[in-house]
Amino acid sequence: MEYNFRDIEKKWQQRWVEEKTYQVAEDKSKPKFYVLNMFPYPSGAGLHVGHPLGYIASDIYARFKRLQGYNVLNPMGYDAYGLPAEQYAIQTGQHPEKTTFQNIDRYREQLDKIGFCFDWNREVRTCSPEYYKWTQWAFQKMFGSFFCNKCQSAQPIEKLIEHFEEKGTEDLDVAQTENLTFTADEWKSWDEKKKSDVLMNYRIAFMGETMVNWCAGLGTVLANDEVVDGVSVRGGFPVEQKKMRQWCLRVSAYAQRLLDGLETIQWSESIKETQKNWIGRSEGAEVEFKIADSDESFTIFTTRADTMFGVTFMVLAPESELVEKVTTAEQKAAVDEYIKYVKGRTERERMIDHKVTGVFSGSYAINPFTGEKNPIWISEYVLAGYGTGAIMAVPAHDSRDYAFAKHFNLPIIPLIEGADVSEESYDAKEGIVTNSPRKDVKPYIDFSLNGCTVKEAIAKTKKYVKEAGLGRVKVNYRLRDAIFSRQRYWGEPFPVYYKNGIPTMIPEECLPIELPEVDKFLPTETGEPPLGNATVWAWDEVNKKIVENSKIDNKTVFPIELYTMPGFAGSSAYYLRYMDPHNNEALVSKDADEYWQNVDLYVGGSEHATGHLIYSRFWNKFLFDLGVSCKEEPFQKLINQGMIQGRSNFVYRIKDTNTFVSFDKKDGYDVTPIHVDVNIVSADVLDVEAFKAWRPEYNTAEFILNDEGKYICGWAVEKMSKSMFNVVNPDMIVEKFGADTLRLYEMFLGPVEQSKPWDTNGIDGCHRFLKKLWKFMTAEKETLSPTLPRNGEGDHAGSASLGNKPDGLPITGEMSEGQRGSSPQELKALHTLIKKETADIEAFSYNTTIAAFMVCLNELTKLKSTSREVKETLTILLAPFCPHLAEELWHLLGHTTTVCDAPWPAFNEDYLKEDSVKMMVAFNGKARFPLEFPADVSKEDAEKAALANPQSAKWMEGFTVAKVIVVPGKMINIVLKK
RNA sequence: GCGCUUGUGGCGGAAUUGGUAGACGCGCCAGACUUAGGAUCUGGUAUCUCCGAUGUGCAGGUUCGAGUCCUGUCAGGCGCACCA
Repeated sequence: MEYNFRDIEKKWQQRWVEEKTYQVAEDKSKPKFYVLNMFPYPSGAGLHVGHPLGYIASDIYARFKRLQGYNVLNPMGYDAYGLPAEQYAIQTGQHPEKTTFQNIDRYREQLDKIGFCFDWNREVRTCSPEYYKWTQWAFQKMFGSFFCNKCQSAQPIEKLIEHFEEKGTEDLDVAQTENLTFTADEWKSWDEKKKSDVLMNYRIAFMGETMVNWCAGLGTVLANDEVVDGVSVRGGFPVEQKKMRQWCLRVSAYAQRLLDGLETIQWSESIKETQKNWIGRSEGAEVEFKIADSDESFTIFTTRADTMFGVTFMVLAPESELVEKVTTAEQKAAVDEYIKYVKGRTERERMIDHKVTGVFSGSYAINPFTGEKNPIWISEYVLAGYGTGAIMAVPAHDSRDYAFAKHFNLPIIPLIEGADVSEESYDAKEGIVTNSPRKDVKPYIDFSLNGCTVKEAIAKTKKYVKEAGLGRVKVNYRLRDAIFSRQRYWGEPFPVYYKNGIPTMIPEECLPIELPEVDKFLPTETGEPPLGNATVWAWDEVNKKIVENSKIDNKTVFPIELYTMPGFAGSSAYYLRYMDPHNNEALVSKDADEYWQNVDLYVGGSEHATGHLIYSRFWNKFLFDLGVSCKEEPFQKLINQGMIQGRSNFVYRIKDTNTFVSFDKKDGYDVTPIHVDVNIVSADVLDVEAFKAWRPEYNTAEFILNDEGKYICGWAVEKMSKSMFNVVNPDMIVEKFGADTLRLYEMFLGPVEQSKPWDTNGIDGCHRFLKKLWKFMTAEKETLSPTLPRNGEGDHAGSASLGNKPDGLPITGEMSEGQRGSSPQELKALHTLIKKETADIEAFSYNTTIAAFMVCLNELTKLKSTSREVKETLTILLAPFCPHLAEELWHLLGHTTTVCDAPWPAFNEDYLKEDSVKMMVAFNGKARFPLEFPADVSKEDAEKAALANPQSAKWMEGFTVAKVIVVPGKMINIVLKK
């Protein structure tokens, strides 16, 4: 009987659907396990072999956990809102929903062929109103909240209003955009509009006038993580900084919790590090500097408080509001010219070349430690968005200040003993402080740092600054608030309308506000977002209701927010929705949330490190504060699957001809390498006829073949893309080898976390293995045909017995008479695999598991094993990797239930006991040789036996035994000394 | 510049707490069967001057023993980057 994977896979995929094998429900009698993949954006290109890598890895883990008796949630859905569908719509006029749904169908079809255990009953799509109702809802909750710094959590905004009414901003310690000061009386005197504006300073979702990344090419603003090297990630259009009114999320309020949370989750060190960098916590001090001959002062931020005595000038960011104040009449022209120059430079230019530029403002600041007047400069190397937008420059110990000082001939005062600053600055935070204060000048204040280490000096200065009222200790974060609105069509509409110019939330019971139909997807001519084109709005109905309820002129039409939400809105809490996807009353019910808790294993690419993985942690923390999510961190363990790169093939055309020369013959010709479709190349050998048929211009192509008469192609590793003809489609692999082979091979390729090029060349090995396995399992018909159940019990593998038998299959000594038991050798091979596979799957080391499986099968084939228990156990061990084949074998073994609910085999150490142990005798670190010993040998016996053996005794002559090391099951070491 | 990470045959990659480096697969070589095939099976395959010696990017160190631990160094990949 042949291994007919096509029939087997088709049959079982159907059965799984019919029998709802992968539908799960909360079951308090079983422990839960939540496995999740980052849901895909359904692009028009369909899946390539790289996509399923993570899905297969997590599918194996999910199946493994289910076999171990867990109630496993493994859902899938689509991140359906996004720019590509919209860009396509603009070009073709096709509604993005139409193309998105087509793409989703295609994805589903491709996914179904690979045999995943997803519970499709729980599918979510971010673009469906039932789903985005809760995205809108969460936004409203954020609007209605502020962040209390003291209790480090979100609180209802009403509490803040109470505070204002009682004491204004006194004793206020909350996350805010600007540091406002007002009294309770002032607050009470303000009208509704003013109050609304002030509250925006504190809301977690707020409307703010901020510098944004404006992308004219896409007609929208972008978040920081959507911009790389000054151009948009999507499309590569230039991005400029612009001040605009936008909705924002106060992600920065959660900076410390986002940082602390990293310690509690099992993510890779590199992703944690990336997030730490992105959050960018830096401890320092804010110090106030008075402007000479003025009542004004300003504050700078520094992490090097120890260098106060080395300040020789001050620098302001060109965008700083202080610039106007400090510019003197004589310098005005020069400053204006400089500001104009800076404004003319794009973000990209500023990033690429770090030119030393700047202008003197004409004013001086008084250094509170030395009393000296330090000139105030203006330069683009100081960023307006970080710290206070002003710095004290210490050229001796900061390379940027150093470059500036050298360029403009400003003094440099070294502060660390032995530091040579004649050529470059000494930036290291090490050494003994000197010149603080200098010995040649009269001390201005009674404070010295001389003789301290840098660390001590920083602490000492901070303490002094605080006590003397010169400033305060301050922690700064690089993390900025997320800009949450987009001027696009294909996204969630905001549940917001404008009442007399005041942004107002649409009542919760009216949610969701559905995305309206529009004729044109481009922004309107007036620059309004595409939603301005809407002719029929769900909003109209809602507006009517609001107007009726509020006793105002019922002809009033309030304008609705025309912006839409960004891509990360819908993907920030989808994992919660999977727990309870059909709930119309809540994002997730309390019961479901408490049962499933959070994601135990999250699998996805590392490219989301500073986007989705930050936003969803933020979002979840907010929902945690609200009491909606019972866990503070959404993803307990994260595995980043590597990228599958393409392996391109090349043919070599001899210049100005239509003749192609084989790779191994091409030296000596002047050739042009041309990408060739990898699908007409096999093991780097070109299918010449297929090549001729590939494109009309190659119809008449001629070939210079190698000595074996083959055309060998060259190859290179590149990104998998249509234009390089190196896209390998999983459907083709499934068609040729079967889903089980594809699954096995993708895992056998190497560690899941590692990026690697796709290379179809090795797939035969995996397919061969499955064929061998099939042959082995079906070799002796009588052992495979349905036999009497063992022990006279019913089908032992039924799910009912699962809870009662946590130890798994009864393996030995329970054979009914006439049936052959398993030999010790068979059991040893089997249990070696059980041990290895159980440990390896837990560690995501799938390639080694497969290797062990191959070894085990070889062993059992050699032993001509026909034991039923061997076959049953092997089938269960196969089930996570090759579910179709495992089901078929399980069925052939006479079971009527699915192999998914079989109990994972228990490992028994006894079968692995070695008869003997190898001994290494080492002396003087050089000579050694192996010698066999009984496994349970004692140290004394080992020594005796070594002396009894003529060969080892010879080695040991003239030496004394220093120590005997017994490594059970491994080796014995007798260390000799003279 | 800072941080993280990886360096092992012709190739992808194995190697528990330090314990016979190169599992497993691909490729290659030889053989068997053969309806002569890109099928199946068996054996071999790190390198060299093939007795024996050398081998995990390079140079040292600790140890009876190092791919593994320590120090330095080189190279690739990723992230952040005028963040004070």
